[in-house]
Amino acid sequence: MNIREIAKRARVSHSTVSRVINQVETVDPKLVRRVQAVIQEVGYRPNFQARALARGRSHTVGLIVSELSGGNPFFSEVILYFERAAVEQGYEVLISFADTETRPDHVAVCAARMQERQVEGIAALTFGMEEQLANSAIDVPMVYAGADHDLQGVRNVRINYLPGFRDAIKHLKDFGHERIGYLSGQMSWSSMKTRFEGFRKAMKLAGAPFEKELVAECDHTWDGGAQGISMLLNLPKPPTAVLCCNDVAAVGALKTLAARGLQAGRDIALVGFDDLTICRFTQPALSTIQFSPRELASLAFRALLEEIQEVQKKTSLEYKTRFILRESTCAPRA
Amino acid sequence: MNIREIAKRARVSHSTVSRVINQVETVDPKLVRRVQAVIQEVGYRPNFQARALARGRSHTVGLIVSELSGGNPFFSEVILYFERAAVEQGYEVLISFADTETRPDHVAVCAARMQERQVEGIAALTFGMEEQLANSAIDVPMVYAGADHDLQGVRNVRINYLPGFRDAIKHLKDFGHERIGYLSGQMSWSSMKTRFEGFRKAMKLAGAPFEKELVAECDHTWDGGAQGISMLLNLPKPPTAVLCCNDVAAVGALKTLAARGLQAGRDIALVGFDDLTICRFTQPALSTIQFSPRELASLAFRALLEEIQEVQKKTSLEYKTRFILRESTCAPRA
DNA sequence: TTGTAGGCGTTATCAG
DNA sequence: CTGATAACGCCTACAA
Repeated sequence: MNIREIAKRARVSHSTVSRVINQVETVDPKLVRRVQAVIQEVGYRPNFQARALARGRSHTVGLIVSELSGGNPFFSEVILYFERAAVEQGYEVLISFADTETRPDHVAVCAARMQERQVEGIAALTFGMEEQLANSAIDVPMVYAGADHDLQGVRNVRINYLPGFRDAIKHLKDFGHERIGYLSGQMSWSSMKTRFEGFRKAMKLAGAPFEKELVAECDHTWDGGAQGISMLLNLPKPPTAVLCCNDVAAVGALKTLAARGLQAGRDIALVGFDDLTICRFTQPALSTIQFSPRELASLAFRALLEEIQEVQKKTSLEYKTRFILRESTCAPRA
Repeated sequence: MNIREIAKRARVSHSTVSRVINQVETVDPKLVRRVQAVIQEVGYRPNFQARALARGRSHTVGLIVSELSGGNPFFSEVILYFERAAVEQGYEVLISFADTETRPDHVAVCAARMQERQVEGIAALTFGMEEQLANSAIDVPMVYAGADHDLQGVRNVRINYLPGFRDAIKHLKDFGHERIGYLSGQMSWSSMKTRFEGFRKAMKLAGAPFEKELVAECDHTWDGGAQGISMLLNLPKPPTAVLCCNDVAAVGALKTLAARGLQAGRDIALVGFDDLTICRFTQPALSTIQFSPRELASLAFRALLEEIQEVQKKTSLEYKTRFILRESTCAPRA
């Protein structure tokens, strides 16, 4: 069923049908009704692809996120809110999961696939794993989040790690902690490196001494966190407080602590990162540094839209983390 | 940059370029090289929309999942594995989150949008919230999962709840439990109704008496689980074991238990549903009934592909749940 | 206000 | 084996 068939049945030309569909005002109301009746009757829906082709606009944007096989809930929320924002503005979303772990060039492959689909813009929310994209010839607007250096021609949602880390560390220092450890993800992930740098910077600003042995580099996964905290606990002088690179790792750490008969918020202070919903439901509830997927997704989409529409006055793109106090911190223990 | 431009630069006709792109064997190797050189040089990529239009095939499928604002990790995994399966077969995926909670017709809206995009098929993995689709005029192959009654013309990944519930209940009865409760999601969600029915059936088969008061109907969310278990605990004679409609609710329940100084696996037996990664990291680790998003997604995509390709011999579509024993169960306590 | 003709970028059918 | 030519379904001047 196409526009010409409708035209035939409504005894008008197909351009008139086109006008009715596109709500052009100058059509005789009588014809409008006649055409709409036919459209209703046959349940006609315009072919989006043909329309996109003719108009030269696909009304589709691409979203690339990191594939995390373990199922990190963070990205599911990013996707949800990005999609919602897009649909609100009449855009459809093409999603790709970039396997950044085992195939560093996969991001570029995904982006290329999207370009073939004529997306009008791409948001690569892979937090630093988008370097590959810099070289690949993408000629649509792009938005990154948390890229470590500003790249030419792409907008970057800057992530200000400082407020969150600063307040978390202040909170711990107020408790009297001197040995503050950090459970990092692999530094090869640039998001992990950036978070770690945020931590170091905040430590320095707080006048807290940085001790290299108190940093454990593991996977930013449930299991990684479980292993990482072990490394820290096995130190001759283990830290009395630990900040984690994300909540998932922190939850893993909680597990190990429990297995050792320790409890966060009593025997050791533990702070996560992300503020996933689950933080409220761990035992004890996990204090964390908020990094809202929802805000991030909205921010990224808005920026992308501005690029696409070539809006001049662009909104400032900074996401500020903040510390969320719950129950997993405490004073250092003798 | 289009096929004609390439043709001009390679001094061939655009049909030849098309043949090269589509790897038609009968093209003079000399021309192939010439054309490919130009393609390389200008970084040309074919326009997918135009191609879809000309071929009459979009190579795109739709995936509709339930929007769960809290960020249920289950769906993120469904999306991930569905997308992966699709890309492997050369399909792109259009994703919609259906707001089944507040807008019952939203599923149909999503499906309609997808149809305009010429998807070749739609998988609606909303577990029973797809009734609205039955009426709406979708004329592409559809696949459901866990629809409660088989609908005409759509394939349904049947979910066999019995093995999981059966073994869980057997396990509990072996421990000596007589009062087995159930923490349900809202029965208006047909998936929740179906799970509940699976539970009842398994109870009956196990010869366990069904007591209505031991069933709490709440939200299948973290908070819902936290509240629901309270209702059960407040009963004059509370259950000694509780099965939950999903892991997220079970984790919520764990929180309430902890707040009351109770511990699953010691004071009460608790069993979840889904087998999210987090089950291994709760304290205690959550015994659960496995309902793998990965398998489900693959199964659904395979079925969709069979419909699209009109394959005759169709694979059987049944997903069998199974009980996973961890640490959250125990003998009933006096 | 309406209809005709041409084009969007590709594939597909035919002669040559 | 190659190259015109006509689709695919829609939009949009331009002409009537």
